[in-house]
Amino acid sequence: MIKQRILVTVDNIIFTITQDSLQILLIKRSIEPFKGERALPGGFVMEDETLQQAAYRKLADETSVKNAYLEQLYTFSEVKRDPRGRAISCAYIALMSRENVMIKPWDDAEEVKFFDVKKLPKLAFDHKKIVEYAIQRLKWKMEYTNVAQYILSKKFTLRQLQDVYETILDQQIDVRNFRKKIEKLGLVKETWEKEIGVQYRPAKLYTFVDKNLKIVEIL
Amino acid sequence: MIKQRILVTVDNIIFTITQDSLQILLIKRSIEPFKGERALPGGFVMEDETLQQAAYRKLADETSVKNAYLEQLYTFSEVKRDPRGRAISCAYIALMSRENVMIKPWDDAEEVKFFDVKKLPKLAFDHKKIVEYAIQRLKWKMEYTNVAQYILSKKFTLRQLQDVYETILDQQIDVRNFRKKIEKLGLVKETWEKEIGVQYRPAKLYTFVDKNLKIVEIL
DNA sequence: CTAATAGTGTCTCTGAGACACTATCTA
DNA sequence: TAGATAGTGTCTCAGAGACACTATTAG
Repeated sequence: MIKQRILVTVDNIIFTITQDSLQILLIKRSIEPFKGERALPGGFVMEDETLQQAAYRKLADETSVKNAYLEQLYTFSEVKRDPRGRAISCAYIALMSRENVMIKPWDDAEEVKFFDVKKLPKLAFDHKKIVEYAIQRLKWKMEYTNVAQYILSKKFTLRQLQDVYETILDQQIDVRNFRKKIEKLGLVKETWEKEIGVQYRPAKLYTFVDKNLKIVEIL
Repeated sequence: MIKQRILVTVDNIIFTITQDSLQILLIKRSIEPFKGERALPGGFVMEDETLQQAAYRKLADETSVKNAYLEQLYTFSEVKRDPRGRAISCAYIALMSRENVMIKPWDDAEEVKFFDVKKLPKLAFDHKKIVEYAIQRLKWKMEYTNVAQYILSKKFTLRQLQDVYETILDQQIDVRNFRKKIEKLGLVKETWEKEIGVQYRPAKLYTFVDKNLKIVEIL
């Protein structure tokens, strides 16, 4: 009765952060269409898994991280977005700390690597649009929730936390005011440890109090 | 090569507002499964239309409104959510002013009507969960954007605007502070008209300045 | 006039922003 | 000690919240 034939895929926008740049993971396509071009890692959804499970499965295919933060972004459905036929893509944002990531080789890609979001190559399909939307959502989440924890290591200095905000929001923040705000929100607590191996006054290490996503106005 | 068989549907959560209650449109299912139960209006996506277009088409099927505000909410994909087989549903939120709505009879439903969100009947499929999520999103949008305009008539009094906020957010707001905030945001402008037909001091009528969705902190 | 709602004045207190300052570490 | 970054004190000003007040209409 229903003759509908629409393929369902997931695509992951995997964010991580380095010194001073926000990065996403891209693969190089080894097959047509868009062979040789960069694209978001993703693939078809299986009939016995949810979209979220498919996104997790794909994430595990490409990286060593299994328990990353994952959030549905948007479902893209332009009729001509895939030249092979009608396909919609549910995009997922993943956040992980760089130290926890180990990139795996992947059967469908010649190369998998992180790119600075400010220096992205040309992307296959409608992935440019997807990435732009993901960055916008990420910025938003940074301002209004405690997602930052998922992109930082367990223990971190307040300076590192501020760097994450400054890098993702792409703006400078006053040190004093940032600390006042973070302290007042009660999102983090001090540990008794300090930074080691630095050639100046070592900073205290902090951890997040609440592991769950919380809505709070940070900036 | 790809043997995937997943059906793609859309469901609309159509919000409107009356005196003092937030309401959504529900149909009564005339066919199995869940025959006789209430459900969100929706249906299968066609191969030559986007999800948004499918949602608009369905909206036009059920109501007389053609240019309502429509926003993708989330794609629900639990494996067992539809007893007929694997189907995912992309849910859309629609907002409309009550005066513009005329409900049409619908071939797949014995009855179509608005229900107070605080007095919802049992819902088919996973629609209860979808509605809850939609209400949460709507509250959020009310606080941080100018969406209120899409659920009000073109011209309105500040009291009516405040009523919309109080009803949706389900909380009282101080009259003075609400007006100060709205004025400062510059979202609305006075017209030279006033309310008519009331038995007390008539209020000035206002309109929204910007027809597009804007992110601003209102409360 | 009264009843009813529209609409305003203003005080307090919190917190954002700016910016100069002090503290503590390594070498 | 110098050099570097961690971390703090404090002033100003905008705005959220509380609440009492005045204005304007119908009848």
